[in-house]
Amino acid sequence: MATVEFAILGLLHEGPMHGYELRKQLATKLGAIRAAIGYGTLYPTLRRLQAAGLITEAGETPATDDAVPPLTSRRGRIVYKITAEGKERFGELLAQAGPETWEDTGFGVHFAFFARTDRATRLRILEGRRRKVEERREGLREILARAAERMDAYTLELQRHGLEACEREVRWLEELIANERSGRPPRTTPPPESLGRS
Amino acid sequence: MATVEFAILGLLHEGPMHGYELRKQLATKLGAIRAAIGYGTLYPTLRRLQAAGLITEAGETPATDDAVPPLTSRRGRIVYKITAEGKERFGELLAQAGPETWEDTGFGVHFAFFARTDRATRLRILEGRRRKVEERREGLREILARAAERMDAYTLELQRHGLEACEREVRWLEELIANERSGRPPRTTPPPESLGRS
DNA sequence: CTCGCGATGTATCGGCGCGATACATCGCGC
DNA sequence: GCGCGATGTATCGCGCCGATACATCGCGAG
Repeated sequence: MATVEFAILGLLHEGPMHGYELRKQLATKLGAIRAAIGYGTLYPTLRRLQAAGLITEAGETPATDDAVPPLTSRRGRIVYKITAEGKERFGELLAQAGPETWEDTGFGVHFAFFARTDRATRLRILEGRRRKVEERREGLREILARAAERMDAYTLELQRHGLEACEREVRWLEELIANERSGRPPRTTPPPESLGRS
Repeated sequence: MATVEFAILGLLHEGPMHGYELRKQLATKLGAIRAAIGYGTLYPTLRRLQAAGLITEAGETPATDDAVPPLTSRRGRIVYKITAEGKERFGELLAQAGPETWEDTGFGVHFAFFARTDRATRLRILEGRRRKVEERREGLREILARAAERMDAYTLELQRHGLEACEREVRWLEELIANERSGRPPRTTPPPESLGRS
């Protein structure tokens, strides 16, 4: 299952939405891991999801809508909602912890829905991801240790930077895993800086 | 021009190679920025480059090869070499500093060939990249400042981690830019740790 | 000695994701 | 009244990816 389909299912799971709104929600929910999903991805995916029977069209805000339908917007907005099969499928996807959940993008998306993932699965995903990043880190160390002489200063610096990023992510994952094991939610005490002045 | 084509051109620029070898070289050169380019990407790209006249096939290690042709390997290895047009094109690509050179992947690949890029271009790319990452950082700060209440702890933590990565990259870029301006190559003094035990 | 297995090596196929592009309407301010 | 930015839906081509299929070579286990 593609990561985008998973994310859409997840958002639609907490209320109907039309494409444009969906895109914005995706941007804020996944802003940290992917640039922003474009319409060239969104609409075909919605089509696919609909064809698979996981979502359906719902005819524009049905209830809780007082008067004035003719002059506020009212255009070709297509509101999608998740179906029963969609919810079931989403549940299955939430529970899985395979190789794709360790991948860069896959991990990010699954992590974004961790609030609805059971703890055992969270731990398996976190550990799988850690393993993956550690392997990557070892690969970089290998290169840096064995091929450093043959490389120019810039290529070298790139590797160094990549290695540092790996090390940092492993530390982050370790912290999350420890938190997870001890039962408490992530980061009760946010780091004081890093939210400071713009 | 796709980033993969650029990278292949760059590697072939310093000597002929066959596909398999090319893949390994790419893995070490770009190991820090992309997983590893698969054959499903490599071979079609080589085809495209050849069709465009930027590379040609060269018939298996021509000279400096003593006896024993029949028993060492000798199979369908296809060695590619860059053409004159290919070199020219690569030079053009090296000199450009457009929006694609600020993108995640594009930036990484261009950075990997900075040793053959003139300083003015290096600076423009570095600054463009910094701007890009700063924008991304501001976006994340915005989200964190305005939508934090609506988000669960995990989504929040993801944003926080992403923001931190942005801040770190900006600092890194700033350092590189300063170095670049003062004329000396990057990182004369590598950080003592981060290469330690496996 | 032979058999299998991992490394070397080339290649294709389906499909996802992306950027560019095109349109249409709404509400706002100039 | 006119343009312009936000809202909104949609498509097309193509780059890139993972899975898969083959074929050969050298080496070590049995």
